[in-house]
Amino acid sequence: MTVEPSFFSKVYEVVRQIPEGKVTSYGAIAKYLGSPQSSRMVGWAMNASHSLDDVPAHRVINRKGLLTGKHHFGGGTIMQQLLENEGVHIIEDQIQDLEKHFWDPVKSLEDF
DNA sequence: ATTCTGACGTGGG
DNA sequence: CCCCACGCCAGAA
Repeated sequence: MTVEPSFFSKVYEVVRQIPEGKVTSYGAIAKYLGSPQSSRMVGWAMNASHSLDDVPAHRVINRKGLLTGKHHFGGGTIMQQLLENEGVHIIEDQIQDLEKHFWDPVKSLEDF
């Protein structure tokens, strides 16, 4: 019996494809998964991503480019540090040049 | 079974 | 851009 990849698993795969110095939004991932309105579930999946080392959740932010999930990285500026380390400029938990660093799975993995 | 919450997004004002 | 309200699905209590 075929085990369909759960919503969670798909999210992890996509996030894993995110190149360094790039960021994406929950909605973009949700849309790629076929449920553009289930953006919340993407965030929810990320919540479980803490058990995974291959899921750079720090590269996933909301559509505003705000590090909404930074509190889940330890409560400090961990998330910001990680992104800046990859060349992403961040001010006040807000990503600068979001469009420039934005990585859309639908565009990059459209045939994936 | 119900109820609530949640790292969001969209639409209207 | 801001603010408010609704929807969306999955999991926990």
